[in-house]
Amino acid sequence: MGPRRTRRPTIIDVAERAGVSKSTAARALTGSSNITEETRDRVVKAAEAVGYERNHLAVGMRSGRSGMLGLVIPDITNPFWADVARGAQDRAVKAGASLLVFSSDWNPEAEAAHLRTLRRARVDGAVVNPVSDSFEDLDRFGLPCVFIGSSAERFPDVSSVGSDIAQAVRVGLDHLVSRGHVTPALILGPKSRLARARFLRAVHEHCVERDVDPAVLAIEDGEYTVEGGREAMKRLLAQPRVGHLAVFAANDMMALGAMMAVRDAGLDCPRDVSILGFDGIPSGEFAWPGLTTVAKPGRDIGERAIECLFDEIDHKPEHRRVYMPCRLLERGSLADLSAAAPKRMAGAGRI
Amino acid sequence: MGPRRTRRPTIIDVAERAGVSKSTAARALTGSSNITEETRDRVVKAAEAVGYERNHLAVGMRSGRSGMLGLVIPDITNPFWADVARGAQDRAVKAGASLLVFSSDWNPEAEAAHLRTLRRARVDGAVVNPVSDSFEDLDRFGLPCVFIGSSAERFPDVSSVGSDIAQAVRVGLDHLVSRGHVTPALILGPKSRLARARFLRAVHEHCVERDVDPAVLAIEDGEYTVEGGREAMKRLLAQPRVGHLAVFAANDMMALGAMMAVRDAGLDCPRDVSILGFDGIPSGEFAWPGLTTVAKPGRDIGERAIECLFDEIDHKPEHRRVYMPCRLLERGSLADLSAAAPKRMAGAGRI
DNA sequence: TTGAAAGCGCTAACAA
DNA sequence: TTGTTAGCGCTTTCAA
Repeated sequence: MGPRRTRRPTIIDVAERAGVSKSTAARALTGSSNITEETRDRVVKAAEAVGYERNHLAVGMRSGRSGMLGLVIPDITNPFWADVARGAQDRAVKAGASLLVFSSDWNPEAEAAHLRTLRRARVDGAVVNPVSDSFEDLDRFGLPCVFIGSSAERFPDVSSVGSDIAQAVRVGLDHLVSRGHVTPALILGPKSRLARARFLRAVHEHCVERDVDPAVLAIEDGEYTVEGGREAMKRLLAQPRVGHLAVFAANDMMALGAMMAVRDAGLDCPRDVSILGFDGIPSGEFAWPGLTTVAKPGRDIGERAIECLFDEIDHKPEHRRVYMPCRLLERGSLADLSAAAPKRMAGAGRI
Repeated sequence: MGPRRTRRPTIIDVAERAGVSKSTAARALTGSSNITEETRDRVVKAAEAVGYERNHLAVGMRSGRSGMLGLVIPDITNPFWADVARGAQDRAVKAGASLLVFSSDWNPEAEAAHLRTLRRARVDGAVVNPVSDSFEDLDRFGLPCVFIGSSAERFPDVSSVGSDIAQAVRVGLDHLVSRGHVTPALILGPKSRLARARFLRAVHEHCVERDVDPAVLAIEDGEYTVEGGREAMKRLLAQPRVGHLAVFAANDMMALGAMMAVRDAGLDCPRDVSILGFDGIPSGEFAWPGLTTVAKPGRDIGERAIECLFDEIDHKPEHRRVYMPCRLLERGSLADLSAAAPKRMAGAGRI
């Protein structure tokens, strides 16, 4: 690029050209009301003529509002978080703000460093998926802040936005039941994770409502990875069972891994095994069969988080805890047993 | 977050506490050499004590360097671009800079708007995947700038970083040949796209080297989407052929679509049809079979682009055109015909 | 080695 | 309605 490194025009250049004072020019350009239509015109024309462009650094310095927002997520490469970032981005742009994006890699130190950078950059606020356990780093942030995700529950006095796990689990289980899978096995994340507990609690509540003893559900744990799901499914398949096996995995990657394990065992999905995922990552679309899943509204979450952040910045802390609904994506990994066994009632589990 | 909205400490607070002047404090904190070890110590301690944090807005204003960089890509939700963004991010963070990320959605107007925003934000420079045809908007940017991608070729005097298409095609074709597929069919993008021409040229060169007449290669066009690939493959399958069909698709999405078409036709990949993709998107890993592909080094490209940008900013325009090598990801969508027909020579195409 | 003072570009309070 | 003035927090001459 041939960067024409000539000095960039300031408001003074505009003022001079329009034959008014600095402040009048500023008023005209910021859309203040105390100004003649005629002078405004003249100033605007002058601004265009010299190619004036407001210096946001200076504005931020004077007004205390930099017009920049921070976003700290685990990894922009992860499709869910990319979705969140996209939503946040669009919402910020819509409001004329810019987004500083950072990936923490689930590393509390990186997170702390990024928050420090954001503070120095004088962002007006930040949306964060907190990985740090300690309130320390996060409290120290000292700026308007909105959290994303389930781990945000550990911080009761920070606004947060996340997916509605309870609703998601209900949608998933309802769908499974409608296909005739009344007592699916579960593939869950490690016991240490908060998300696991929330998922499991929702399952239990749903079971109780349907008069199913949660204890009959087979459960296997694993890391939230393809390999974790594969191993868990292998163990599940090793258990004695009668007929069709249905599995609800707490995460699409695990579900995809489970699918591999089914193939490894010489079985067929969905003929022999039905698999339901949770997340809605695009990869699920291209698996064979396509992975039916409960999709988290990543983009909406990002958008909503930015909206909450604006409220936070404007001292309007109305909604402090937002749970966004998830929706079912039917893509073919579930067998339909409902026709084969019509009106099958709860309790007649097949595992 | 309980934002302790007390005034944030400035360098004056530090100076007072350390019993020195503003400028001495500044010198101590910026690592200037003209200062006693003892005073520096005192200032640093004072800074820590009051919790001082440099105001980058003010620094940027004074020094003309905001420490911020812009990144304008088509869509952060697209795995390749997310990869690029991640690389750029990491490299920027490593240098103590922050990244303002924007998605243009392949929309020239959005792109122009984002560039304007970046200029107002006083970023030190930007990495852009240009979608605008006209040099207008981009030239107008007037800041240090590095382009990413093949379309960057339209702008000869701007530094650019991209993948080495010629090398990628060579790697892909070599691999196909090593598996016994000497004259693969091609699924390419629309004729209007520059990338198509580059891809095709590379194929031709490779063919000539191997003494194969490029005219024998079957070619189908389509949009760079799953549906585009599916339709193209359908047409390919409708053509009369003998034996195994091998296809090199110019894009993973198309390759995935092609895979679907193979399944739709009741055929099996890789038994009846071999498919090679180009991009390396994660979805290819979970397709069945896994999609063998030539992967673009998205992360490296992002990293490298930021490095070039730094050079550009520092007026060190050394490398103006960087092509990063791609590598083959073998994941199972290619049949191995080399054993069945050992030492088969070029020209004995099977299409 | 340190301090005083100017000024980056802008906005906001106060005068006119 | 417009102009004048005083900074926002920092770096950077220029003197001391």
